[in-house]
Amino acid sequence: MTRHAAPPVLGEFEQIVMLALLRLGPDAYGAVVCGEIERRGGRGVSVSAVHTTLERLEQKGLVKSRVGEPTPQRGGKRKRHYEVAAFGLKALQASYRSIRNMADGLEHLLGEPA
Amino acid sequence: MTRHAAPPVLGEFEQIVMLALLRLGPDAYGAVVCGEIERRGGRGVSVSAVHTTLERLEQKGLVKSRVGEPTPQRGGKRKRHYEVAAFGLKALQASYRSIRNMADGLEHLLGEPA
DNA sequence: CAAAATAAATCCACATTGTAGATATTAGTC
DNA sequence: GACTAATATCTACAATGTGGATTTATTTTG
Repeated sequence: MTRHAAPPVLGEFEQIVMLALLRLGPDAYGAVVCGEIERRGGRGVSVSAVHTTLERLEQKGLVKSRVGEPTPQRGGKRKRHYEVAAFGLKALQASYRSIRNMADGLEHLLGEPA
Repeated sequence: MTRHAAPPVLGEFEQIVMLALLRLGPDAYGAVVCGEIERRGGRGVSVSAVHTTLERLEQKGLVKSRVGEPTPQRGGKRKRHYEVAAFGLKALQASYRSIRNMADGLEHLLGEPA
């Protein structure tokens, strides 16, 4: 049984970006991730912030990317599509569980849906 | 109607520390917060990390502190007790809501309790 | 009461993450 | 080929994360 490194603790924004990737599916890329965060997360961010974070996540093996084919929609550089890697999902699960655990029983204070 | 500054976006660890404060009640202090995080959050941290974070949170007006009276339990410096301030709760709610929102519908992937 | 022991906070330094403006690249349009 | 648009990459700096070393205040012990 191979030794697995413990998944790294994710920063707040890293988590948000990864969650966006999960919701957007395998063709997500910078601009779209940015938009999703603004809509869902109710929080403005620059595209470059997203890009930087995606790059760093990739370096850590938490997401993987591929360059897309040119699309006929008014020019532009090729997209780089990002997807959550298995290891990344592990990390996300761990971080999410951790927060949920800490928040457990405090729903009334945090104003949760139900 | 007074202008209210938007509550700042909290970092991951900041959130965890604030959640710990909420669960521990008004007499929480460094060491105890640390312990709570290790137990609940399933994650080791040094006391100094907690202290630093608490100080910074206080500077931003998100928590408030007071120095306790000496207690008769084998010496030691006086505790500094921390509590979540109203503004801090706002910030925490916002950050938490944001993440929840992004995670909404992904429960099956994140391995949530129910 | 001085010295030792203990509990806690504070200081300091550095690594990682957050964030965005400026710049470069690639592709379509006229 | 010049122009415009979409996107990524580069660069730089601010904020957060993290822990070791040091200091401070207290009790206990000799």
